Amino acid sequence: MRASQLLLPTLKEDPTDAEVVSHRLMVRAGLIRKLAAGLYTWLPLGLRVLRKVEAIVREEMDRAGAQELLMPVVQPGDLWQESGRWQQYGPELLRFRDRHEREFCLGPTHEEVITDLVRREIQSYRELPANFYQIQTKFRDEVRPRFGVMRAREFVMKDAYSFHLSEACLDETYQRMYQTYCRIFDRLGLDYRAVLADTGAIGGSHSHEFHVLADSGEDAIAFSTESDYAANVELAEALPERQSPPPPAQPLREVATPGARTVAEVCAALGVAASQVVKTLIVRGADGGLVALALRGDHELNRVKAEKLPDVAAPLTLADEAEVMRALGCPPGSLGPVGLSLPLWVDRSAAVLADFVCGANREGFHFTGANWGRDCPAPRIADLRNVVDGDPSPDGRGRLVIRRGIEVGHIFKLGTKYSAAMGARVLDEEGRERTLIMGCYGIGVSRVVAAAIEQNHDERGILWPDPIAPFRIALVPVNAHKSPEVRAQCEALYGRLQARGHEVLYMDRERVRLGVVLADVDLIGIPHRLVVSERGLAQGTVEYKARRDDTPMDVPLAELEAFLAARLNS
RNA sequence: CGGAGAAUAGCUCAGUCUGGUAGAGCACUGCCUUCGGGAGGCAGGGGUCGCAGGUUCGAAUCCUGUUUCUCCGACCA
Repeated sequence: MRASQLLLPTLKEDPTDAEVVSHRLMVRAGLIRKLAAGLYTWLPLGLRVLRKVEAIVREEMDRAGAQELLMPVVQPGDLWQESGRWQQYGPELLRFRDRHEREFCLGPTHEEVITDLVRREIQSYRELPANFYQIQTKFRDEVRPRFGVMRAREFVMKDAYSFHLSEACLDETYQRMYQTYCRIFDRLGLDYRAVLADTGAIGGSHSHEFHVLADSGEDAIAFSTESDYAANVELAEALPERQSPPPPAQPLREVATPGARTVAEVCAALGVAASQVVKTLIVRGADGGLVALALRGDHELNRVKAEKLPDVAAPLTLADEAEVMRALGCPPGSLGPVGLSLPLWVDRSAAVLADFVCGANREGFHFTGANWGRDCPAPRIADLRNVVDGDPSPDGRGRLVIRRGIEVGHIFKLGTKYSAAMGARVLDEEGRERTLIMGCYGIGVSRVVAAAIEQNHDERGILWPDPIAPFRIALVPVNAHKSPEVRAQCEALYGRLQARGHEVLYMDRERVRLGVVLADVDLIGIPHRLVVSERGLAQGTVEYKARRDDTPMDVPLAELEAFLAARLNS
């Protein structure tokens, strides 16, 4: 491609509305432009990257035996009524009516449509298992789209749905998809982790998320230093440092802590570490009353875990100050387990503390030297908190490291949620009607592009992994307008490289200064760069530099093609 | 959904407090000089100051409404 024929509107300055690196660089490098909140146009250069990601995903899905099809973006409301999601799905589902006043929505996902197709077209177990996928535009009317295409309303997704007669068969496909996803993210050249995930409202036994590791990621994932254990922080089991508390060594003492409400303030007032404090949170109970949850002062409550407790109301709701005052006669900030008149759950790590600090259930007072069993009843223990860096790994091997990740893939077993609701059945070998068992597998294709940049950039711009770079080679002439020889050599080289199948971006724009060209090449992140100058040609060389290299090297023109072949295949 | 902020040229912004008829840098067009890391000069083109209403002799500026965009929060005892 000749740069003179490419729309490549690079920007010197960061756009004001872009916060994260990938968003800034995608706009600056001329990959995308915003049309409205969460809606983006992919410019030619960006589209090339998107298509490369798609191609890799498509190849690996095909290799895994999945069949590609393409479903409509606009879906009839009737189908969603059938599955029950017309009611369940909130305002994220964009709904509208056609000219006949029939209800439709823009597809945020395609379980209904694929299930409808399969129930019509597949009647026999002989056609199973089947795995269908598409690479297509999805629309979710996010409350707060942000970070460019990372969290857009309209985005490109690869979604696949598999159909089975037995759980064992689903397991097999699930495993194959797991392997396929690993191959895909390996080929994309990304540093990622597959982590155990919460199945959430969708249910099912098994779920894995694939995360690209990046500090700017929205999700926290935990993995072991010693084993292959990896899980979403929300799901990872938090283990205590010891099995039981040491024996009490201090007497219970009530101390005045005027004005100290937060853990930090109490610690400052009493000169203790947050890990020696027990904080008490009050949440709504399942029976309409209140329930107390006690955690170590330096730990965070895990919403998902708390909601699973039988007497806690879901969704988890913290009691407001007025409710706490009414029930306990004491405001939040001075609460504690000693003499507490509410049902209490204690986190495992808080339950193994001795001589701890806690609120005295009297405004402005705390206890020191509190001990379970002696000063308050022996605790009802539960896993209530998020894991933190350095926690023991739940599988008993190593310790947990917490890293940020960007969720780019998710596979899970759906079971019969949609097939049962929508009557997707086939006849088995004995001629009995059986409800299909489903799995589903997604990859956020457009998000992969942003995630790749989050993980691969420097102060000058993008550092594309070779497999998804919009072009592999940038060909840069120096002063072509003054040097017929430079121009002629570049034209010839461009032709030869193209003929060999290299994807070359030939920076042939007239009257653009070298500094500007090189800055653009760095910004858009082309992995390999060739600079052709009169000076080099006089010695019969061309300058080569990889985007990640610090210094260029001179390569004899005669050896250039062999050099590139070796370089690009490594 | 709650809170905060912003909207002026293609981009980044100044001008708004204190009302007087619109600016800079970059980008763009032409010419000249320069030419291996975002050059310089001269001359240009480009904005109903988000939209609607109000106050005023006069509104980018003051008031009201509205739309759009952005950020923060929804883990606090």
